[in-house]
Amino acid sequence: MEPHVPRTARIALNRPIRRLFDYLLPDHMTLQRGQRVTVPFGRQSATGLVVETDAQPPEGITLKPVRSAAEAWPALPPETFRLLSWASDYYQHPLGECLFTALPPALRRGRPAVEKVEPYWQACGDPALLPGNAKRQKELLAWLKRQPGGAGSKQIVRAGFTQSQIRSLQEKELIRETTPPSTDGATEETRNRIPVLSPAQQEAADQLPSPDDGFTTTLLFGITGSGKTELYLHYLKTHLDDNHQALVLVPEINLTPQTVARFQYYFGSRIAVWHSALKDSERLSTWLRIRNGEPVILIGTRSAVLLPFTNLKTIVVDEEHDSSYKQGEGFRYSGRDTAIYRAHLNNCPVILGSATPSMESYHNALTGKYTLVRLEERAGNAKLPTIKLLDIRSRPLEGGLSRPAISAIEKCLNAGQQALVYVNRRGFAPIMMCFDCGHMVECPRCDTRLTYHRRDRAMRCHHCDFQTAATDHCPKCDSEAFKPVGQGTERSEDVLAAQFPDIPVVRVDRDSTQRKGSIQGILDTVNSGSPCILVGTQMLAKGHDFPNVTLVVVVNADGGLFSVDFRAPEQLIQTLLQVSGRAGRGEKTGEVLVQTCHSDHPLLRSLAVGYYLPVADQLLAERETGQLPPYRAMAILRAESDVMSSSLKLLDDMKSKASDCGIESWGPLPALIARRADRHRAQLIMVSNNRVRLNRQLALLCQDLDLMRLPADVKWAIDVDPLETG
DNA sequence: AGCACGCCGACT
DNA sequence: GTCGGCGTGCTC
Repeated sequence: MEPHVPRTARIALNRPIRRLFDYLLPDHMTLQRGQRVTVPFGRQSATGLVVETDAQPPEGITLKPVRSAAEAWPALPPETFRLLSWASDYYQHPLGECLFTALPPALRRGRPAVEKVEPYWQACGDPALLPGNAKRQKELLAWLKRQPGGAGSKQIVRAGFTQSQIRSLQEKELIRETTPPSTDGATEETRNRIPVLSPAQQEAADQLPSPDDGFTTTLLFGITGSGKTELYLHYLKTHLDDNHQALVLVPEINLTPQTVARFQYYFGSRIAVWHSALKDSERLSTWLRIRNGEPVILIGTRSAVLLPFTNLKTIVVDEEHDSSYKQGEGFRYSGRDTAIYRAHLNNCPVILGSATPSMESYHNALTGKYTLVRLEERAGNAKLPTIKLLDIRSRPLEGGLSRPAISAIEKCLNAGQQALVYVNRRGFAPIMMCFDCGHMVECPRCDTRLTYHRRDRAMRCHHCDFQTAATDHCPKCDSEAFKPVGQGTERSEDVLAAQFPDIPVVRVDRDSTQRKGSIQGILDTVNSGSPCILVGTQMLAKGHDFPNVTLVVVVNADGGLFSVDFRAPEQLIQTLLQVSGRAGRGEKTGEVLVQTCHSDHPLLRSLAVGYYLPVADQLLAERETGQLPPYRAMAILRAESDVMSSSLKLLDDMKSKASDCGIESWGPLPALIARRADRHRAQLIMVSNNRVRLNRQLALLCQDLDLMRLPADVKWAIDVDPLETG
């Protein structure tokens, strides 16, 4: 007799633990990888995902049985599962948490994988059958008869009827539940629509890969205003079959109703969206459409790359250089890089688009790993703006603006056009300083100064949630010579409003757009086309089309020139070019004025020529000299605790471990902002010219760290391919 | 992450 | 004498 071998399943749970748990399979239960199950865990019950079956369970542990399978099919299909396993390994994040980020919240919580469909009603009886006193029911029945194809419950309630009236009519069988009319009609209409390309766009389109070529990565370098979106649309129109799925990744800020409408114009109901503002029910519904293999073209932000596609044939990553593709905490994955790996798994093309490609992608294009396609002509008649450096050394400034800048704004407004003023800080002024005793107001919990917000007379920390009331006098010596120093959006807004009293000045930053829909109001003002001044931060630099903006003023470009972060110059140039790209998108040529104290800086000099790639070459050369990414792989081990010494101690220990394994490391050093919300932060930068070896050593490092008995207040995290090294 | 168990301070 | 503070340890 064969000894009876019990069947088991290895389960991942949504917990921050780098371990899996084995369970017995009850008789007749079969499970496959990716399936959702309910299991007992400690004295609670948890939702888990099957990782493998019949693995050798650890010895000396009595296994508990799986309670039930949530559904008979794997919530995570094989390719999605492989993608997440890869990401868990590559980014050194626990598999369970990685797998669960790919589930909508409802499924994470163990809810059934079915949509709550709203009942749809159709009239089917004679109102005369109702008793005379059932007046509202009669009215509802009559109303419903007038609705072609019936109406949904929500719609009925909105029309002024109640759920109980619906229920009564249903009991009397005067109305019956029906299926909502299908919306597929729109698809037919959109079938023959195809974007018309300019000759330059057509030339670029011809160089894009064919899906028949299998996995290829293409870097589409298209300058601002060259019409990359048209190209994506054209590509999808010409290369995607009716039954295929496609993914278009965009930064959060670019996912506007206008963008979606543009895609819908060409693809109708095939378009679905995925972003942070979706309700849980909408998430579940879209997730299910994708999981069911519907031929969806999904436009989404970072996490959309983890959706359970089963027939994915094309991936587009728009603005591939954008830092929002990298998750900054927890599961620190890059949406762009994960998209490339996914294309590899699917043997399908991926197109990375940008006017200012990342050094990583550009380097890959230069070495032939990616195909480089250039689109260096603006769509329509638009010309590239001219960029001028405006040296402001020893020039009087008003609200940060020099005389020539103000004159340029005046000239622009007088010509009936709009101006955009880019300030890289929100609030009124980044520092409040006493000119008698030199005191500056600092955050009590961070190593930073508080920013003065004049609108609500508050001093705020931009690194934690601390705020306090602003004072007129120095809080230390009570002097009245207590003044704001430096530039913020509020201050520029005030100065410009005083300077141009008859012109609307619109501020766009996190503070002014917090209210829902307020950004739409701002865009409406701008789109009206009449003269106005836009003042704002990063938010203005991305995505939006302002056809009547012909002048861009950059208040201060010097922040990124001398930063300790090796990516700062790249980010500065990208932001400057992106914000420059807002100028002159219509018929009129645009002008960009960059205020700086370093007009002879080589980086700014080459930027002023207006072409990105030569600057990128220059930046790449610096990266090569410093043996920095993309020439070497990088990961950061960060630690934080209640005292700096414990953070540094942990990293010191890890540094020697890393060096034993032949991994070079820099540091440990306190973080640029060493104390944040009363936590003392430090970091160890690890580099290697062998990505695979670095990955292997990181895995060992994590194992060690897991086994170490650390003081309770010490926390650590690994960031692979970090964007921020401050 | 949860949720237990555990060993020290202010209350009926 | 207990109720409860959150430190540390475990979950198949």
